[in-house]
Amino acid sequence: MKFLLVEDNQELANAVSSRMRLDGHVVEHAPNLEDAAAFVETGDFDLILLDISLPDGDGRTFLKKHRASDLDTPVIILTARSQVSDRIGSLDLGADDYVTKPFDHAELEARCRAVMRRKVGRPQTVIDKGGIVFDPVAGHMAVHGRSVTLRNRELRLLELLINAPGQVFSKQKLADRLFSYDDDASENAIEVYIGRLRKHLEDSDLKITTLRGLGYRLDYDT
Amino acid sequence: MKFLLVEDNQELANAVSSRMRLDGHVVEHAPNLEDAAAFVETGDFDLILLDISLPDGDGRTFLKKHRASDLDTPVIILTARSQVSDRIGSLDLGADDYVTKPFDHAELEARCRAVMRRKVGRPQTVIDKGGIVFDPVAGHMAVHGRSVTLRNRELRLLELLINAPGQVFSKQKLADRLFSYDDDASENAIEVYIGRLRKHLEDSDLKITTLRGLGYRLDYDT
DNA sequence: GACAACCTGACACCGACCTGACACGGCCCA
DNA sequence: TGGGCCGTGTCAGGTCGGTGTCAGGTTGTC
Repeated sequence: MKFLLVEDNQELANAVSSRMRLDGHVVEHAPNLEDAAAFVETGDFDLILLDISLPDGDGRTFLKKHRASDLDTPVIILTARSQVSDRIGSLDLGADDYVTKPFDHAELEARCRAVMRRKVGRPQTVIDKGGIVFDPVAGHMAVHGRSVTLRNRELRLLELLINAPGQVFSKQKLADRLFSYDDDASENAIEVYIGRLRKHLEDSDLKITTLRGLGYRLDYDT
Repeated sequence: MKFLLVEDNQELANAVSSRMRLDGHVVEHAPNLEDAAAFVETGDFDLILLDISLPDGDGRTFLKKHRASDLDTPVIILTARSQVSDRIGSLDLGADDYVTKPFDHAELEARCRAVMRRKVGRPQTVIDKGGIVFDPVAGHMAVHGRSVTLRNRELRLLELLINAPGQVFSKQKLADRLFSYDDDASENAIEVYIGRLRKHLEDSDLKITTLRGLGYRLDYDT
């Protein structure tokens, strides 16, 4: 597979591309939009990894142009920002998925595989399982048709859990993914958010199980 | 397996490496970045355990160089508890996992196994043998379809035994793995846990055999 | 038969976890 | 600028379950 990585942070770019190469992929690296455009013209890529904030513009304008020119290469957005608002729009513009930094590589790889698997279809980030419909991009959830608006933190917590149902997440791990560098919250904060999220999921078939001393796990309750 | 341990705290290094050697691994110890670099040049390692704060620099610069030189040896970061930013940054730089100090050895071993498993490209954490399905990642087990939730200690004990069926573990060895240094439990605790685990395995084809004076062994009772 | 090793039901302790209440700060609007 | 609203994280008090110990019984070995 041939990937195009559009990312201005050199360190991160090296890390990602060396990792991808290990999997046998070919990776081209463009540090800005201009180079990215040049690459796209010349090469035929199977997947594009696109940073949003780039030195010479917004990744989304690139995405828009790309889609307008009728190219169907799948695009995964890399965004540093955790706020939902930043994601809105990118999927409408034709991105196939997004990953928020910091991400771990296992996750990125998984997303890449997933996107390429469903290469034919259109974006499919809305999850409809266990009696709930969850749209992480819109920050919206419906439990058996009843609409529920999640707040930012709850949303991201649910997103983490629902993307790996059945897997145990330690509080430590959840905290790392939920909070950014500078603000370190106590582990109690996680407990609180789990509690709040549980309340939202009350009438659904999703259940968050506590494994004492281990962490939390999302289960489908049927 | 051949490990490189980069860690300046001599005590910790000794503890870790002696533990690893018990499992039959070869461990080389580098107390600083310079030695580590020398080791990497000469030897071919299966896994690197890397401390972040070292006398002659930051472990991450080492990691960065390492990745830049296109080496695919898995790296697990050892980091002090408080520094969230350290951990996250290192994942971006291409670390495969991190463990926060103080860690217990059972956890470190589990992480090592997981990382190496992932590396080999065999995401097979689920063990399906002898009438049971055991998923250490989900903290879950099923005996002939009947679901059983294991507690923390039971889980780790089973994980130890099931990864080396037919091998005899002395009570001392099991205690070393299950408990960390500071909390020393009596050997009777092991007997209790063996008993509890046996109860869980009752209907399966797995059996824990007692070898009087020697220890315990997990057998497939086909 | 004596002794040690092991098993097991019962139990008390402690810490992980839950939760309602609250304080703080950012944001919007007047 | 000030006030109200909302999202967020902390805290304290309470609950509860995992955990290790103990005592008494059982099994194996010399």
